[in-house]
Amino acid sequence: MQISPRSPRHDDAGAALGEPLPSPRPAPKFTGFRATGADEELMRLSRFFLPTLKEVPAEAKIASHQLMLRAGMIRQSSAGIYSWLPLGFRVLKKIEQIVREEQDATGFQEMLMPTIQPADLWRESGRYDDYGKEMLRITDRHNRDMLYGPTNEELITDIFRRSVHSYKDLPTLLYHIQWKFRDEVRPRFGIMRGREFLMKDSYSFDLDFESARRSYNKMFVAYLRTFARMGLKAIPMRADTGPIGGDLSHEFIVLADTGESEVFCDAALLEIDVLAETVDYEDDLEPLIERWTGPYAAVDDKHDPADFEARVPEDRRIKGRGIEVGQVFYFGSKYSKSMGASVAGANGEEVDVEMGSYGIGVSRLVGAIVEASHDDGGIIWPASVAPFDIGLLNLKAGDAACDKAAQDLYESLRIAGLDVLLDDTSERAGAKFATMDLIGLPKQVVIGPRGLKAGVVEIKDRATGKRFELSPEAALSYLTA
RNA sequence: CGGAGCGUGGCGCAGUCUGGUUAGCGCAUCACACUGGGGGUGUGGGGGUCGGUGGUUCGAAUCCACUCGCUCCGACCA
Repeated sequence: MQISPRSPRHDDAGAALGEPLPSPRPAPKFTGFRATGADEELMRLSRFFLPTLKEVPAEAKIASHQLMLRAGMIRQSSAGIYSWLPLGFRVLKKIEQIVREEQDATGFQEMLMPTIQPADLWRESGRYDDYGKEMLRITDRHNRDMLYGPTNEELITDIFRRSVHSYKDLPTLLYHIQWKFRDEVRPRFGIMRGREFLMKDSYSFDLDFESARRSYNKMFVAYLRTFARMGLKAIPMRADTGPIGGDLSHEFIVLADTGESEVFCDAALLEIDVLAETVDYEDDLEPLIERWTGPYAAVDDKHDPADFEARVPEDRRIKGRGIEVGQVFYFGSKYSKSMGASVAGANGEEVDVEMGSYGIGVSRLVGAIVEASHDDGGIIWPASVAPFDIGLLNLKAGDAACDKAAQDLYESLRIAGLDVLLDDTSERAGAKFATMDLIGLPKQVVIGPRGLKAGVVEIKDRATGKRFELSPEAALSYLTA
C-alpha cells in the first residue's frame, strides 16, 4: 500500500520542516504476509468490497432478496439480472463446486456449451415457436437468427448426433454449468426468479429405457446428496414435465415459507439422512429411491387430499410452501427423433436414443439457502457454502495487543486451511457485530482489549448464538478441530 | 400478457392534489472532537435540478402528451 501524497489542506508547519508525515490512517499491517501469494492473501474487511446496507431497498420483498442486497452479495443490473459482488460470488462458487463434485461422482462429465445458440437447431426440434417470448431472440450482423439459450437440449443433441453413432458408446453422460436466460414476464424475488441465472444441466443418452432409467436414478440420488451437503432438506416430488416434455419427472423442493409452490408431504421425509447412505452409482439405485420417495409428497397441482389423509397420520402432515431447486426429466426420444440422434444397435438397426435432462438452479440455490437459513440479524450460512468459515473481529484495530493477537490467530487459522475474514476496521463493536451477523459467517471470533487482558478471546456460533470464551490457543484447536 | 403503482443526492422517504423564496428530512459519506464489547454523541462539510423528451405558463419536481425504467397482484416459470 502506498502512502498517498498529502493533500494541501493537511499541510502544516511540521511537514514543511521535513518531519515524518503522519499517515492519514493507521499504518498498513501484514504487508509481508500478503506477499506470500494470492492464496495466502489476508482478507481484511477494510479492503474487502462489502457494500452493506442498513436499510432495506424498497423493491425487495422476501427475506433472501433483502438480505442478499443488505449483505452486499448482489446488485441488480436490470429487471431480473444481477451482478454478483465478492461475497455473493464466493457463495455461488461454493455451491457450484458442490454441484460439480456430486455430478462428477456419478460419472457424468463436465463440458461447457455456449450461451448463444443458432435458431435453426431450435427450429429442428420445433421449440423455436413453442418457447414463445420467454426466449431471448437475437439477430447477428449477418442477419442470422440466434438466441440466448434458456436450456440446452438442442445443442447437446446436435453435438451427440454428430459424434456418436454406435450403441457401444452409450451411455453418453454430460453436463455443464452455464448462464441461461429466460425472459420472464415478471422477474421477482431477486436471484430466486431472475431472468439470467446460473444452471447446472445434465444430459443422458441411452440405448433403451432400462439404461435411461439408470441414468435418471443416478441424477436423482446425486441431487439429494447435493442439496443435503448444502444443509437443505430437498424433497423429491413427482412433477409435470412442462414444456420440455416427457413422462417421468421429479421436482426437488426445499421447504420455505416464501416458496412459490404449495406443497404437501409426510414429515417422515424430513427425517431421512441422505448423506448417511453409502452410494455406489454402479449399483441398482431403484430400491434406495423407492425408500426415499415412499412417503407422500406432492406439489399442489399433483396433490390428492384423500390420498394424503389416508397415507399420512395427522401429526405428520406437512402443508407448506416450497422452492424448486432442481428437476429431473426422462423424455425418451422426443429430441432424438426430431433431430435425428440415433445410433446403430447391436443388430445393426438404427435406434433413436433415449434421453433425459436434469437441472439444478445454482444461482437460485443461493437464495433458497438464505430463505431457509436466516434470522432477524441476517443470514446464517451452512458451513459448506459459507463465503468464509470464520469472521475474526478485532474490536480495537490499532491497539498493539489486539492487532498481534488477531494476526497470529488469523495466520494459524489460514495454515489450518480455513477461510477467514478479518474485521480490521475502526468501527464500533456494535457495528462490527451487526455486520458479522448480517453476512452470516458460521463462526465469529472476537478479540478485544477486555478479553485479552483476561487472556481470552470469545467465540460465537452464528446459528445458535452461543458465546463462550477460550484462550487463543484453545480457540485455535476448537476452530480447527 | 391482463390489472395496479412508482421514478426527487448512495439508500429510505417528504414535497406533486391546490405551479411561485436558494428542493427538504433520516441513514450513509467526509473532517474534527468526545467515545469505545451489540449499528454511540456532538459540531461542521460535500453531494441531487427532481427518469427522459416535448409542450402549457411570466414561472414547472408540481399541469399535459409521449417515452424509458423499475415494482407489485394475477397467469407463467429452474
